[in-house]
Amino acid sequence: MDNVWSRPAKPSRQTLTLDRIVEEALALLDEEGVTRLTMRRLAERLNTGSTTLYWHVKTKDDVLDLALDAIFREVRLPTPLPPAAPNPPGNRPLDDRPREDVPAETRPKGGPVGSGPVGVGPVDGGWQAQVRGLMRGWRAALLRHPWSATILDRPLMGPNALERTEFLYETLTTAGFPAPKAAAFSLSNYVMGSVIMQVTLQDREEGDTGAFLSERADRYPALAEHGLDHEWDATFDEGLGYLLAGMEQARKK
Amino acid sequence: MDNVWSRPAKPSRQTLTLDRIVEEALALLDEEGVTRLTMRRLAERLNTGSTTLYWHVKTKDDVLDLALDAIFREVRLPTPLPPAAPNPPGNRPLDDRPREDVPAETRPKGGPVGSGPVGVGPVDGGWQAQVRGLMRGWRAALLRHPWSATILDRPLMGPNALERTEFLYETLTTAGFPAPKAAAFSLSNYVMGSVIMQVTLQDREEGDTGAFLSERADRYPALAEHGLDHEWDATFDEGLGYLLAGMEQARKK
DNA sequence: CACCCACTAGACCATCGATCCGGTAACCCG
DNA sequence: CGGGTTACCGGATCGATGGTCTAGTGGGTG
Repeated sequence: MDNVWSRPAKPSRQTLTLDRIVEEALALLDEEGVTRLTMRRLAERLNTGSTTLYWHVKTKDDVLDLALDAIFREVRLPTPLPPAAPNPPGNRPLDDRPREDVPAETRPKGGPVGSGPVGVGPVDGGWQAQVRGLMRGWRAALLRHPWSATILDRPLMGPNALERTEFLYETLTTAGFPAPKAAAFSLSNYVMGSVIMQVTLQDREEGDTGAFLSERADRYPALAEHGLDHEWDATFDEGLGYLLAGMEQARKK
Repeated sequence: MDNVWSRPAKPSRQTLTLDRIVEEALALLDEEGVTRLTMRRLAERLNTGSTTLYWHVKTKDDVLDLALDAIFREVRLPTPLPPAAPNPPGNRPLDDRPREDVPAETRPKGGPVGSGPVGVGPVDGGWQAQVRGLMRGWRAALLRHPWSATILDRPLMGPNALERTEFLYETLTTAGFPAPKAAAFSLSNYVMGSVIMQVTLQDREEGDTGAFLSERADRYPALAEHGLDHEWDATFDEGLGYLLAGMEQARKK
């Protein structure tokens, strides 16, 4: 494996840092989307040449990996893990202060997204509530940066993502799952899939897919009847409920 | 919305057809992966110029959309729907003869993939078995073409994909779900997410991510202990079981 | 004061998706 | 039968991209 996380970070002396690059990449992605992120444009925003970026970063994919992991920093853990060894630059794991100042709505273009349950704070009341809180926050963070959906096909091996996955494993183990692998896997799959599907479907103009399906109502009657314009938040919660209920059932045995 | 499916198909007179383009694109993707699919290379394999392709297709994304939908043709429906109106060229919905001749293992590079439950034939025994069969076949088809994982962030609006989604809706409705939207949504999410995650994680060399996590066992003890090298098929089935159990529980009420 | 190393950047390369523009062969209509 | 329209093909080319080569520059250290 060869990615940003496994390579040792080169020390920086000042001026342009990895942190600034990632920060600006995030801004660029949020404002213009993933297709408009080019090394030249990113360099321009940083008042430097594109070549310079390659001193701090090996490939463009590194930038994307770093930006993607930075998203996970916004996901607050119900009960934070004790901090451990220092981290590579540009990816300190979870700010000291809660990121409550991050606006819940930073969607550049389309309609409201993730307008419902945003990453919640500490939660008590059983493992289901904890997991639900984490998954909601996870989803909300990704939806706040819709470009992430295009990028979720790469390994989530950054410190921030790993820390949250670790927390998920711990929670499930504590809850009594002897082998939490399948459970954690299912939950991650569900969140990723739902984000991708939602972004995909609502990125086109509203009602467009509806019209598309209505024209083909003869061939796809059930689809045309129910439509694809979900109430996203409620639907997500409902499906998550199915998953959690099934897990609880298996846990009791 | 502007994609291949909504534009009227131009009639072809012979020689190079959309079907041949899609067929060759599929072969190219299977052999060399998504990054090596370029219009020039595709044209070369078809003994033509890259420009010619643009007469049959508007953009490269069209080729990808068509190829992705072609995958779904391999997913056999437990009980086929009655055929309806004619379809746009290059995407006849489901061959007449079952595609049993498609090799279950067409993986170009890495280790075995989707080696377990392949798309099964007709299934009786309740809605759960039907849905499970459909989802297994869905997953197996995508895993047979790992490049699809990179592309799943685009709308699945092709006739083959729609037909299968329609079938899912019908099955759920028949099973007694008054509003099958959330259920169908959850199932699709789960399959897509699991495919993406599996392809992502096993595309790197085996054990590599394991070593990566082992080195950081102090910070991520639970992750390092359970590892990420899943027994993919079993894990998928287990998670699917959770989902189905939760859905059944909600259905009974 | 000399040197070195972190850091910057202009020019450049191969390649890509897509288009311009000039063809050619089959078919339709008078 | 013959002129023209339509369906189709492709070489050359455009603008943009990711990434490298090479030549610097400036501050800190010995």
